[in-house]
Amino acid sequence: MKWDTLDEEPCSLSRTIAVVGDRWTLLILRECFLRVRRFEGFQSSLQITRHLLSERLKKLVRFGILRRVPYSESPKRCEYILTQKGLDLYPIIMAMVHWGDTHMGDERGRPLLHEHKTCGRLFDPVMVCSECGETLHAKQVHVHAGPGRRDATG
Amino acid sequence: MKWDTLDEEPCSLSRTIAVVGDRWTLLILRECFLRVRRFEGFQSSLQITRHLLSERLKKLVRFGILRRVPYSESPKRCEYILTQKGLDLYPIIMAMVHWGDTHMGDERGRPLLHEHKTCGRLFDPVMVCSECGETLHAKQVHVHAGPGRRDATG
DNA sequence: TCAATTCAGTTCCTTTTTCAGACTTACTGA
DNA sequence: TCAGTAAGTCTGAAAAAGGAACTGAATTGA
Repeated sequence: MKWDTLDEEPCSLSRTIAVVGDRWTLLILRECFLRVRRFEGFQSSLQITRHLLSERLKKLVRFGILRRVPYSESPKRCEYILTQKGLDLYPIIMAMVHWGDTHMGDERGRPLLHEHKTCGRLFDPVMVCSECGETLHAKQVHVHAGPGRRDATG
Repeated sequence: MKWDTLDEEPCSLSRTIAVVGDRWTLLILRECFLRVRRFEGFQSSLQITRHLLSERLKKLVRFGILRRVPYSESPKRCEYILTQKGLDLYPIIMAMVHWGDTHMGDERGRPLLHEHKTCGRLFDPVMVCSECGETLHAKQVHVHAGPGRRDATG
């Protein structure tokens, strides 16, 4: 497997993994969704080495997940803001949080609770079928090769 | 950050990352959902080194994602089968696939199409609120500290 | 019966990443 | 002028991943 061309594989999961498939990137995105925007902010809340943080932020900008927006001209300072492409990663993060809540919890209870402003209630994220609205389960899904691949896995 | 105790952090995302937060693990899980069960099967379809595959499978078994089930007594041979805990990872994989379909596609079209056996149609996974059923967007969600944490991030 | 093959790993050595922490550059404010 | 802040870069050591051959138990096939 060549990690540097993973984003060209005929598999949408591989392409996503090319972008967010490492620990630090996912944790950086968590901070983004918690409204952290600045280098020092990420660094101090994650205790990531500055070297890796710098590299990961560059990668996220390169892939169009974050936008580098100046907030001061002198000295030059920038914030990292989620683009729409980045905001669309929310279901991935929420699916992971929900799985953690369900299967990796301890006696202390959930670390975070999520409130849906639209309906005002505390909720869990649920994945449903876009066509019939029913909750999705792995065993009820059948996979077909699409136009982007008429042979392998993915 | 100490990766070896990530599963004890007061953050459900960290705990999930502790289990599935690396590239190979996610790709191995993709194969599991595509009905691959055996060592050689994973190895040949992923081109992962046998060493890493062995280690990752052990980790997935240790965390209760896969079960090691003998299918031959002599010679001793085992298959790796998803547990319910493992099957519950499906929304994470599907969320990643969907994001890849949406944002990392190329001119060839989607690599895979998904059919919901229950309704018989090709679908996309959609994440909704468990309480009101509306589609979730990052900006409509407010986060509160839960019992498992009355201070930090996650 | 004896060589070749299969499967599920393990071992060994090299290359690549990551880590920890100091250093740099460009300012600001006292 | 001196301390502090923000956003990085650099360096050397440690950890993880990659590549490929080896093991062991059994099976096939000539």
